[in-house]
Amino acid sequence: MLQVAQLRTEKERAIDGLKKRNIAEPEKLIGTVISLDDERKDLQTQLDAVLAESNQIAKSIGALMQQGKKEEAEQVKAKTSELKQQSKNLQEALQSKEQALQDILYQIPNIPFKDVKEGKGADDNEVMSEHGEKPTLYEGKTPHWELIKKYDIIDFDLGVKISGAGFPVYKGKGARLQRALLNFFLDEAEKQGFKEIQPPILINEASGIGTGQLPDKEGQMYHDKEQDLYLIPTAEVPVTNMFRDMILDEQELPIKLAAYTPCFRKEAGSWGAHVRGLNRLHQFDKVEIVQIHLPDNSYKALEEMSTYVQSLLQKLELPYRVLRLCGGDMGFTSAMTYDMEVWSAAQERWLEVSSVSNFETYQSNRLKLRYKDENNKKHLLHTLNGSALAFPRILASILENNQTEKGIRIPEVLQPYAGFEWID
RNA sequence: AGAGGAGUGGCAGAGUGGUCGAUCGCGUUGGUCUUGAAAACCAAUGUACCGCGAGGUACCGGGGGUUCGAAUCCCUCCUCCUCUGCCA
Repeated sequence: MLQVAQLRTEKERAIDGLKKRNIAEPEKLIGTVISLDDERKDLQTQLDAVLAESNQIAKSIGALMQQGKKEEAEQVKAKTSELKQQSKNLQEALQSKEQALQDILYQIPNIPFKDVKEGKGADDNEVMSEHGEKPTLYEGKTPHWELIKKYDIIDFDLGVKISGAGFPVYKGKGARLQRALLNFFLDEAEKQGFKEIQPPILINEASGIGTGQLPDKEGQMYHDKEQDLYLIPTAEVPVTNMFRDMILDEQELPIKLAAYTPCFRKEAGSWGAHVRGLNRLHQFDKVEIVQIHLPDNSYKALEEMSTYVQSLLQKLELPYRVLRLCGGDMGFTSAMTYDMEVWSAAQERWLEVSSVSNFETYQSNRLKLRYKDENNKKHLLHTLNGSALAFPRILASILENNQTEKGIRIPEVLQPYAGFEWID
């Protein structure tokens, strides 16, 4: 959530930024926010005055009672009913004004960073760099959904039987490979200074609001209505919410955390030809990295996260490219995002395997995550996160890119983790 | 799951209807003293909102209620502790 103060002081930047996201009439939107906030302040001031008067009267009644002047006290009491009604009315007006302000603030996405380009959608993203050689495969190459059947390592039909579409069952070397990825990613993260976290994978409403999944993406999360808990769509939610309502000391920063969790997404309405096999699932595994930084350091940290994720892809010997998302394709809460896409050689298309973002203060404002500077002044921190990495598409591209007549070769770096060199 | 108890400022812990935003202590910060340090002593020390300021308002687990007035009384939810039961 953006801060009203920020919209007041940086109005021009906000308007330009929202234009990059193709928001209609940002001037009007921001104007509405500011006038709602002005009205809110006005109501607050009026209410405070009425309450101040009531408090005065209550005190004077107290004093009269102690002096035993009961009749005078009763007379003063008579005056309070009107004030009471007034304060009730003002309170209600204030509450609905605050609600209206919050509703509109929830609808405004983050302001893109200056380097982010304008654009309508995925086609307008900037390709920052491309790495590695796309492999030339043998004649009989097949997409991963054929390969997993051929070698019997992942079973979608069994998943349908047990749960439904989008819940694969990993078997034998398939399961073992998942475990290899998990350990590889967490070991690498630890070497890079990320502390390992195992968070809950069910979260409450306050956590969903804290990182911005609620109310915007309510329909994307599985929800247990009885307990009012949500299955996490990403470890970002529980891990970042560890810091909700916290004031950190500068010495504690930066905070760098890594967490492996299963992730659950309804993906309502997004099924189609492009989402066969492992390309899109309801349940998948991911290692997520989360950072909390001083505002001045956050963009340097974003670059470092990008470099780190790329190092994983290099070690896995996967050809990849780095995109900077344009305003129209960027997530609601992000100020700048890099997407990493790996080449999937049989599908002959790029698959997104990581998305690293700087949220600046957009999340920390909702989370009330702040730090104290040397003068004891409190300021919002910057939060960042990224996948490092999402398992299924990595697996898909490993299977497709490394297939040969005699089997699928496992990348060298994974061999010690997997305990085998070939799937054959 | 049942019975009982409890949730107050960084910590500890008073406060059961009226100058209580909250006693005292510890901690922290500043000062005095000292060659320096410790000790001692003095002072300051929650958060948010409104206001140029003086100042005002709200907050004693969350929400609601009673009352002229609530940390204090009532309802409800949450969390923790003890005992009993159940269970990976």
